[in-house]
Amino acid sequence: MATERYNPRDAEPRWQQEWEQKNVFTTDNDDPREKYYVLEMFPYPSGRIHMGHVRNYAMGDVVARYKRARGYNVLHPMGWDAFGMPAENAAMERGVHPASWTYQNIASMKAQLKVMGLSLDWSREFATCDVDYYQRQQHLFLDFLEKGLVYRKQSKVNWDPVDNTVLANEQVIDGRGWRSGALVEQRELTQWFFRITDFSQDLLDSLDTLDQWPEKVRLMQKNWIGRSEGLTIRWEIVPGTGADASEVTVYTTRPDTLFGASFLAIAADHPLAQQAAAANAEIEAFCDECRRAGTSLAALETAEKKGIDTGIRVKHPLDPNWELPVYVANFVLMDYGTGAIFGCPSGDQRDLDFARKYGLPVVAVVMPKDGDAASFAIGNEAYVGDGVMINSRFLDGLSTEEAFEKVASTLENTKIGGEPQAERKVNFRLRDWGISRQRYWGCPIPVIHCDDCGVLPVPKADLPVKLPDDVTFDKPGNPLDRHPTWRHVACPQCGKDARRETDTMDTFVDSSWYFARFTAPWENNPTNPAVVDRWLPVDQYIGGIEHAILHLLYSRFFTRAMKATGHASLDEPFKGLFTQGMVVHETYSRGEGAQREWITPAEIAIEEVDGKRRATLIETGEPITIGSIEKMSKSKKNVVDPDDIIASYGADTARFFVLSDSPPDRDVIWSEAGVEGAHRFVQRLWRLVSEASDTLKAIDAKPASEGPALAISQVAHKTLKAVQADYDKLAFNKAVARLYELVNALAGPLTQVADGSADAATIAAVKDATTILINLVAPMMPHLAEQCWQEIGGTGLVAQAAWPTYHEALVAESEVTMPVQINGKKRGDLTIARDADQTAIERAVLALDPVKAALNGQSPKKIIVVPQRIVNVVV
RNA sequence: GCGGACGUGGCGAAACUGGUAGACGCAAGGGACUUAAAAUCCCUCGGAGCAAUCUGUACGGGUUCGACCCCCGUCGUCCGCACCA
Repeated sequence: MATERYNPRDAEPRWQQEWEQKNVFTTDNDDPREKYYVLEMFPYPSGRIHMGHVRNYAMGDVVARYKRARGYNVLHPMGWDAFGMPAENAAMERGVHPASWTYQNIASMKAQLKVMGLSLDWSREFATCDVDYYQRQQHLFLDFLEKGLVYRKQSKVNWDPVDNTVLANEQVIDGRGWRSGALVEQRELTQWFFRITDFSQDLLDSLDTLDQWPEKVRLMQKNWIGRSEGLTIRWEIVPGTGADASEVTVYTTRPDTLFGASFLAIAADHPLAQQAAAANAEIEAFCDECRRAGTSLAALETAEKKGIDTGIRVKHPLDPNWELPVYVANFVLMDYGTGAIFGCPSGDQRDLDFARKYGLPVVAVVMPKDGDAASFAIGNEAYVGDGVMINSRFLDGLSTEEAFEKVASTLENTKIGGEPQAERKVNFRLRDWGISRQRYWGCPIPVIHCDDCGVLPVPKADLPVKLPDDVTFDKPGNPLDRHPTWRHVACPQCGKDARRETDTMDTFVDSSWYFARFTAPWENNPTNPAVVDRWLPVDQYIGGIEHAILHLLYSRFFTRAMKATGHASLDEPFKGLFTQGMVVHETYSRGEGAQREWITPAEIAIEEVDGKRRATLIETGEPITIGSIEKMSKSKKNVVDPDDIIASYGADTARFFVLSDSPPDRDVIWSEAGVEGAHRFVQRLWRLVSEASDTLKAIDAKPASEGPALAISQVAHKTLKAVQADYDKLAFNKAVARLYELVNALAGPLTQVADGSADAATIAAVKDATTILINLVAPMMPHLAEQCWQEIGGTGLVAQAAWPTYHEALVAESEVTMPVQINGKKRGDLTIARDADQTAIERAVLALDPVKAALNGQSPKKIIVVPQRIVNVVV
C-alpha cells in the first residue's frame, strides 16, 4: 500500500513534462471536431505573476480542460501585452533597454506560468512587441486608413513644459507632471484617430446580442456610448450685438422646455466666445480660466457654475420679439453636441444654479402630472422629470413627449435662409479613439510625411516599420524624434527626402486584435480569414472588470473594422465574457497616522486568544494591528507571492484554493488557514485513493445497480451530473463543495476497500466512483488527478481522457423524501414513490403523526401538494 | 448628483422557477489514537430553552397555503460615470 504523503514538488514537474512531451495541449486548426476557444486576458509582462493572475488563469484552465474532456477542439493560447510605459520608465531609471527589460520579464513570468500546470498551447505564443506581431498591426492600420477608418485631426495633449514631453493622463497628478512637478499645459497636436464613432449605433445595438456577457458590463458600455435623441436648433443673432455670425446652433434633448429658456450658454472654445474674447479682455480672461480649470479633474467635480455675458443677443426660435443673452459658461463642453446650449433653469439643475447666480428668469414649464399649475413653482431644485406643459403658450396641457414632437415639427417646417430651423439629431457621448502616443515603446504608425506629397502610407512591401534599437532615454521626450537617422526616409511617391511619423500607437490597439492573431500566428497576413472565422468568436473570455469599457469596446470596434477590410467576417469577438473578482488579503501594520508601517503576511504570526485573533511580528513578538481586507498591493504589503505558495503547497493547492471559497465573480479572501484547508483536501484525496489503489487496480469499474454498493454509485453519478452543470456555469465554488461531499461519501467505502472488508460489487462500484472523482477533480487539480489516475491503473492521461457519462438510472430517484409543512412550517418528512399521485400523497400525509396531532381529529382546510417538492397542510 | 449591484451564523458561502434556510469549507469547542506532538478519525457548532418548542436571511410593511427569493418604503455597503445639454 502506498501511503506516503503526496509530494507536489515531485509530481507536478513530472506531469508537466509528460504533457509537454506528448503535445497534449497543442491545438490543430484542421481538427474537425467542434471548436471551443477559451481565452484569459493576456498579461502585461511586469516581471512577476500575482495571485490575481493565478485566479484568472486557473479559471480559464478549468474551462479549457473541461471542454477538452467534453470532446471539443479547444484553443487556449497565451501571449504578452508587451508594449507600454513601464519599459520606458525602467530604461530611464535603470538604463536597461525596453526590449531586453520586456523580454526578460516575459521569460521569468512564463516560467512562473509553466509551474502552474496550465493547459496552454505555447506554440502560438507571441508578444505584442514582437516585430512579427506589430508588422501585421501596421498592415491593419494601412487597410483601415485606406477604408477611411483612420484620420488625422488636431487634439489636445498634456504637455510638461519642464521635461518638454507629452504626458499620459495617469502621469498627470493634481494638474502637475509626475516627474517634474511642473504645471501641465494643454497643447494642440495633430494626431491619429480611429473612427470608432462610425459604429456607435451598431456597438450599442449589438450589446443586446451579447447575452453571455454580464449585464453590468453591457450597461457600462451602453452608458459610455451614451446615445441621446434631440434637436439642433438654429438661433438667429440680433444684428449689432457684437457677433459676426448671423446665427448659433444649439443641441438640446429637451425642445419641449423651449419656453422656459432664459439664456444661451457657449463653451469657452466656441467660435463666438473666441470672437467675443478678442474684443473684450474680461471675456478673454474668463475663457483662459475655463481652459485651465479643464486640466484638473478634481477641480472640475466641485467647480461652481460660472459665466460671463458676451453682450450677444439671440432671438427666441418661437417668438422673434423675445431676446435672450448669450453667456460663455464654464460647464459647457465644446466637444459635445454643438458646444452651445440653451438654458432652461426650471428644468435643469445646472441652468438653475446659473440663473440664480446671474439673476436670470426662472419660468416653470413642466410640472408633475398631478401638480397644480397655479401653485407650482421652482425653488432651489429644478424639476427634471416628465409631466404636463405649463406657461408654454401653444404647448400648454401637452405631455413632455407631445411637446417635444410639436416643437420639433414646428421648427423643422420653419425655414430660415431656406433651411429648416431645426433638425432631429442623435448624439453620442462616444468619441473617436485617439491612438497617437509620443513614445518609443509602441507600434510605429506606418506613415511618411513629405513636404510635397503630404501624408502618405508606408507601402505594404516596406513593412515592417521597425523600431530602431539604438535609442537613448537620458533625455525626456520621444527617442524616435531625436534619433539621428531613423526618421529620415525617401518619399514613397516622389522619392525626395521625407520624414517618418514618430508617434506610436496606443497599447490598447495591440490588445484589440491579439485574440484573432492567436488563431494563426504564423500567417504573413494579419489573419487567415478562413481560420479566424472558424475560431472566433472567443467562446469564453475571462478577465478583470477593469477592462469592462475600453479594452472590450475597442476590440469590438476592431473586429468590425477587420470585417470592413476583409480580415474577418464577424462583428462580435467575444461570445461569452466572465469578469472575475480580485484576490484580497488582510492588512497588517504598526504605528499610527504618518508613522504607520505596513507589514507583509510572511512576517506575521496569527494566534487566537479567547476567540480574538491577534497578530505578532515573528521576529520580535511585537503586537501588530490587523487591518481591513484589501486588494493585494505592494503599497499595503498585503501580497502573497504565488511562487512561495506553489513552492510550499504545490500548484494544485493554489489553483484549488483560489477557485473554492467565493463565487468566481466576487473577491476571494486569501488566508493561510484557507490554503491549508485546500491542501488537507489534496492529501486526504491522495491518501484515500492510494490506500485503496492496489485493490482498485485489479478490478474493472462497474457501477452498482442494486445492493449496498448502490448508494456509492448513486452519489458518484449524481455528483458527476451536478459538477458538470457547475462547470458549464463557471460555478467553481459550488463544484468544489460537491467534490468535498463526494470525497466525504467515498471515504468509508475506500477505507473498506483498503482494509479488505469490501465485497467485489463494492470494489467495482468504488472503482467507478473513484474514476469519476478523478475526472471531476482533474480540471482544477490536474497534477494530483494524473497521479491518482496512474495509481488506480487508468489508461493514458486524464488530460486526454473523455469526460465520464452519468447513468440516468443512478441519478433518477425512485423514491422522494418530501418535507411536510403544517401552515407553512416544516413538521415532518414523507418518503414516498416518486410517481405517487395526489391522493396517495394526501392519504400518506394524513397518516403522519405530527399531522394527526395538528388536526386533532378535524379535517384539513386544504392540502397543497407540489409534486416531488413539498406538501403543505393548511389547518 | 446620475446609474447599477449587494446586505444570510464567528468567517467565506449554499438554497433550482416562490417550496425543508445555513449544504460545503474555515475558525472554535469536546473526545479517540499517541510517551508527546503533528497528522488522522469521531462528535458539537445561528440565537433562546432541560425539553417540547419558539425564533431567525439589514430594518418596516404588503402579496401568498408558503417569501432569502416578488411588490412598496427605510437604512447601510460597494462599484461605475462625472457638468454629455
